[in-house]
Amino acid sequence: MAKAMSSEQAAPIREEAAAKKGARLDLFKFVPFRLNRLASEVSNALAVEYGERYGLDIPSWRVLATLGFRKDACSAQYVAECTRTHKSTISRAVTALMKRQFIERVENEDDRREFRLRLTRKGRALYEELFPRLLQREQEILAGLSTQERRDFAMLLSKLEASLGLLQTSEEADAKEAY
Amino acid sequence: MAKAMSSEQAAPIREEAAAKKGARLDLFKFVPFRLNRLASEVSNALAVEYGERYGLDIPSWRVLATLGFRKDACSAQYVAECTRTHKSTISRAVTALMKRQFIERVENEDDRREFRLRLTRKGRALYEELFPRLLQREQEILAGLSTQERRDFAMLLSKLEASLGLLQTSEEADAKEAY
DNA sequence: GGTAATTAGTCGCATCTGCAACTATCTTAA
DNA sequence: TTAAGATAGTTGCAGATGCGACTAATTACC
Repeated sequence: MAKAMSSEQAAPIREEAAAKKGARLDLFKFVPFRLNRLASEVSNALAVEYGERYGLDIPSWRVLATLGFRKDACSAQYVAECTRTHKSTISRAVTALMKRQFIERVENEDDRREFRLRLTRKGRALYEELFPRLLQREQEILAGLSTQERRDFAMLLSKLEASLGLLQTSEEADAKEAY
Repeated sequence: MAKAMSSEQAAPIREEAAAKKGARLDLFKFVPFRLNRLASEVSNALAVEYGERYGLDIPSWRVLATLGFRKDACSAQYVAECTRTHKSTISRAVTALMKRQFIERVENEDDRREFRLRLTRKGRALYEELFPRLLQREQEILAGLSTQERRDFAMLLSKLEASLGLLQTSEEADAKEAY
């Protein structure tokens, strides 16, 4: 916890003022780096489930998760916004999932540019089989935190998401879709 | 905060037990997804600094940050372990940074397989110019959190890192390098 | 002392993904 | 009605990155 302090860091008025002559940046304490590393490690841990077991990549899993969570069909555009994934990436994932018959799509009669996506019976079965495993992995990853700490962590993530404009809850998304 | 509950989730004994028949997984509450999204958003915010301004990518910045933080030269292998980046990625970043004369390398006489990397004068200047900007960006990203919340967040990250075996502090790394 | 196993670093290959251009469709407004 | 602009989705392209094979050098072990 305590770190060997350089004289510049010994008595900073505020963290922000610590960037003095000769100061440095410790990657291990740099939040962006830590987030990146943590996210990629967590992704790798999960990829064992959906990747090795079921041959899915992250974009495919995101499509699956979005369709599995929602009751009604939705557009690829919606999935893209929702998961903050580029529409071309979603497009390719949709193509792959259709090829494997996990999802199907029907033309929207009201707007023939877009398609309504939904899980097939096979896709629903995959989702039902997959998501409990992933929730369990999530629990394993969070195993080092107490119940209260998990709540705190979720709350802090929410705050960061909010200040980065990432806060789109499933309800907001629903509202947007339903208009 | 409150979510439209399906009957299955109305009275779960514990979170872990919530994966019942008909239960679902809300991506927006799924920590791995949130971490991924947050990390990529934060990366994009930082890339404005080192990317657009200085033409660096993440691996290059990691090499720069590692060499800038340490007093003495170190090997590419060390940088790779330290930053948890694949050695081929580091190798390419090193090549690029050498081409632009931000770093230099000398053969290690004791082990002629490896090179000791260090910043050139020009590289040091870049580092000195860059890292305060990045620390400031970090502060902007954390602006939504109070001082106490930032401490809590850092602590929670540490715990997660520890339980994922990511906990390699700069001190440990030093010790390993120095042997 | 010599052979096998290990390690640092490089590179080709395959994959992934963001960007931007493109088609088709819809909307707006003159 | 028609033309201009916006939007859904697809695709070619290029850059980034992980993997694994490879070289060269070192260490371990018999």
